[in-house]
Amino acid sequence: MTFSRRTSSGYLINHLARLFAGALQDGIKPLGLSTGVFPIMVHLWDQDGLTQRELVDHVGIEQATMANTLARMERDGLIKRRPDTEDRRVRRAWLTQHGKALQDPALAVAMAQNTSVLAGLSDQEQRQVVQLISKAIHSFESGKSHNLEKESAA
Amino acid sequence: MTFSRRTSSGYLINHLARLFAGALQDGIKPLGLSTGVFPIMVHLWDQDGLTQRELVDHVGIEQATMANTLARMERDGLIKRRPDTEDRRVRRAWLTQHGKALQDPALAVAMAQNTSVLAGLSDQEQRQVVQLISKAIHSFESGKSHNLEKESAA
DNA sequence: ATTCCTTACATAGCGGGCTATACAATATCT
DNA sequence: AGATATTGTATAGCCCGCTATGTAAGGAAT
Repeated sequence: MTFSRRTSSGYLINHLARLFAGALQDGIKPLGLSTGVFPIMVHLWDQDGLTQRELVDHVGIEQATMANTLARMERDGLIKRRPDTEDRRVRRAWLTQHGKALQDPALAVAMAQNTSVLAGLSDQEQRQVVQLISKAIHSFESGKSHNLEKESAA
Repeated sequence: MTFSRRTSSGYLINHLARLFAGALQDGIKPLGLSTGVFPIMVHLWDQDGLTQRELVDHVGIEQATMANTLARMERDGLIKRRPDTEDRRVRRAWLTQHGKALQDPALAVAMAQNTSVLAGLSDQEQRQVVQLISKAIHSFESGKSHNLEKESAA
């Protein structure tokens, strides 16, 4: 049983993910955006004024990572955080005018870079790989959530 | 033109890569290994005493990343670096006894974790997704290498 | 032999992911 | 009301990727 980077699914996925990240970074860096920031912007463009908790739930990174990334985003003038009027623990993230203005160019370049990475695949192959990856993600994550029978025993 | 994390190939690849990394980390952390170290160990198990340059070429990360990772590996007792006898710039990386002993358990657990992430896919689907990802990587990287016509103009 | 280029490695500094932990505000329970 | 649990956010510290830059050794050219 040989373990080769050519056949290891983990190796390959990781490699391709780095290619995607690099391409996205190349595309959006001129706009002052980065790969960690981008998915958060996507959600704020869709709905402004979200809480950190809501962003964590949607984007799927850990809360600590989100806190750091939001701090950089505020430092860089993409968002402004203001406390919630009802719950003083909550700081909602609001896009600045500059942040809003990036939506169209950023989405355009991101989609272009996305397609460029998969350009070597036919349309059908692209649909296939996206579908297979989605399936893998969903089945793995739903399988993991079944293993939460630890807190009942205590 | 909607940009959704559900249909963005970059989003999905990145997500799946993080699932793989998390699973691998869970599996090999008890052995004292980590995701950055693992591919280097794989190559040293195959051929001991490689130079940093050789490892960089094989593993596909940047030289600076390799230098840092090798330093951690030496700190943690996985490898010992000794200068090359002929070229005093070169420091070859040699596995310690402990590093060698990890080969079998580490490879076993890594393969198990790898398959667990894709367990929701049929055997045929798994072969498909691996093949499609390989194709995407190779076509993208060969396409990029054509764009090196900048240094001739200077 | 000196100069210059290239190669091998290290370091600095940052982004972005993680876990673990702290802390304040809110909610809940008695 | 007071004690306790939960929730929202922040911080510390680490791994691991990157670019840019420094440095020492080797090789080439004159």
